[in-house]
Amino acid sequence: MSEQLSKRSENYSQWYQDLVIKADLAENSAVRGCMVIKPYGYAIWEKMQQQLDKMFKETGHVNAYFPLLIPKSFFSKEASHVEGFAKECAVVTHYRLKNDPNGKGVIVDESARLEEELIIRPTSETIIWNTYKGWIQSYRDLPLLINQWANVMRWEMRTRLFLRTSEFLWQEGHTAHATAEEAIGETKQMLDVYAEFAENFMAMPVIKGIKTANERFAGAEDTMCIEALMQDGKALQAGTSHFLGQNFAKAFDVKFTTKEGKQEYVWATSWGVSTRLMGALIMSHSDDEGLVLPPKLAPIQVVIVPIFKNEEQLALINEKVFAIKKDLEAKGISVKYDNRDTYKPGWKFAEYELKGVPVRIAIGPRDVEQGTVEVARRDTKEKSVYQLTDLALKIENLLSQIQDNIYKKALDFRDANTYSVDTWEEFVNALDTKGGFITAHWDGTPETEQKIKEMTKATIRCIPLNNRKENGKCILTGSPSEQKVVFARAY
RNA sequence: CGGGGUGUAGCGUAGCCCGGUAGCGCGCCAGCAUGGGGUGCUGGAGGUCGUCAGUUCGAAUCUGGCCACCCCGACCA
Repeated sequence: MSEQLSKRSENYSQWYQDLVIKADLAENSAVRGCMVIKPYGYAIWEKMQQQLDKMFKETGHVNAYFPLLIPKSFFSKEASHVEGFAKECAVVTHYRLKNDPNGKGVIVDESARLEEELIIRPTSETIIWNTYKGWIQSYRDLPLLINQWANVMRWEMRTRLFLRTSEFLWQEGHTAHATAEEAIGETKQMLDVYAEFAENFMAMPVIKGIKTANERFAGAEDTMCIEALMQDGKALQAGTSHFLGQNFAKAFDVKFTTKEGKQEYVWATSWGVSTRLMGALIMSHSDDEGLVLPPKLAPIQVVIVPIFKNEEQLALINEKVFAIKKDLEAKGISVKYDNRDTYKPGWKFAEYELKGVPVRIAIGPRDVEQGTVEVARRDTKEKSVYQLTDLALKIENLLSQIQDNIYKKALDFRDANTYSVDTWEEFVNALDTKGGFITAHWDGTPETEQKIKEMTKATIRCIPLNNRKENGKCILTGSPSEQKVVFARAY
């Protein structure tokens, strides 16, 4: 194999980068920290988008779009929000360029300085709440359940394709409710939507939980999250759902009249997932041969590769394949027939493995004669010979088996890399030798969490929602604790 | 923003210490053979060596500035 991936064991970061680039998903752009999402990568994102959008609509949400640029003053209205994002904002200061009088291309026209600077959105709470103010007067206007598909920009110091880029694509839901209970219900509902998407579509098991104060979203009362475990033992926050309380309503003065005629601030939520999910998908399932895509998100679910020596053979094979393709497509399976004669079969096999296509069908003269095809699955790399009878049905079942198997594999991996510890020694030992999720008692204070982070680089990923209460002692301070929380080193 | 590293053809790199006509692999183009796991052989095209300056008869190579990217940290979805 000429373009082998660097092995995962050597440097996971490098392996991941190679995989993203070689599988033709994305590349670095000329703009610092930004990425070019290439057609194949974007096709996967589109599959994710479609499914998420469907789930949002099923839960009563609608889409809208708000501006990219946010007046600076909007930002200062919610104190903790501005503090959380101030350090990573791109700022627009001018609105015009001019030719350099010295003939060196174009320069910024200093006379075109904006009176108030504009911030390229790092997230849209402020501009959306400024807008909602005009939309909400009465309890009859509530709830307001809106989602936006957009790009945002955060001037990150260090970037990594898909996992953390300066500009990224995401969806951000922003809802307004009459009561705290309803808003909290929404926060939980959307977390469930994310978890269902991660597990059923991405085949990636996640832990649903609540963030500690240290890890909470800037401006939120509570942040709920789904946390996934990557193959190198590091955790990845895959999605968040925030209960914002009345913080933004108060900051932007969004009040409504209740049935009883009283004026009250509305209750808010926001929730989002991003192209980071692509990173999660890649790092959850891929191997040294390349990407492994779950069938439900694979842009190409089945690739058919003909094996032929001459035009006559190809013509015969074409005829067979067109029928097979039609049957598969009738079942809603996306099929690519790659009958290019400019690449060899072996080359194609390797190429589609790199791209993570779940099922490959190879068909040659021998198969035509015998009424068979060779079917290879990406997840296990098993090859078997199938009779043509009911082929589409068999492939449909196989795809669903692959989906399940990929999930099970990831779940087994997570289970095998989740440790419960009771002492500091065990904790440090587990972190250094094994990685993974580590559950341990914690005294509940931000100071202890911070100290653990400084000492070990491990953070509390979340307090699981389904946690069972058990009394114990904090691994660091020995103070009493009523439950274990999930620690890990994270991306 | 701190520490380290790297910039040579589309990609990956050798050459740099010790200055003297820029090399290799992949990819690309052409031809022939091949075709059930990244084919083989033959021929060919493609480079102001990141950039600016300095030293020198002569700089990819030595010196200095600048720029970009990568890795490790801090920060973060």
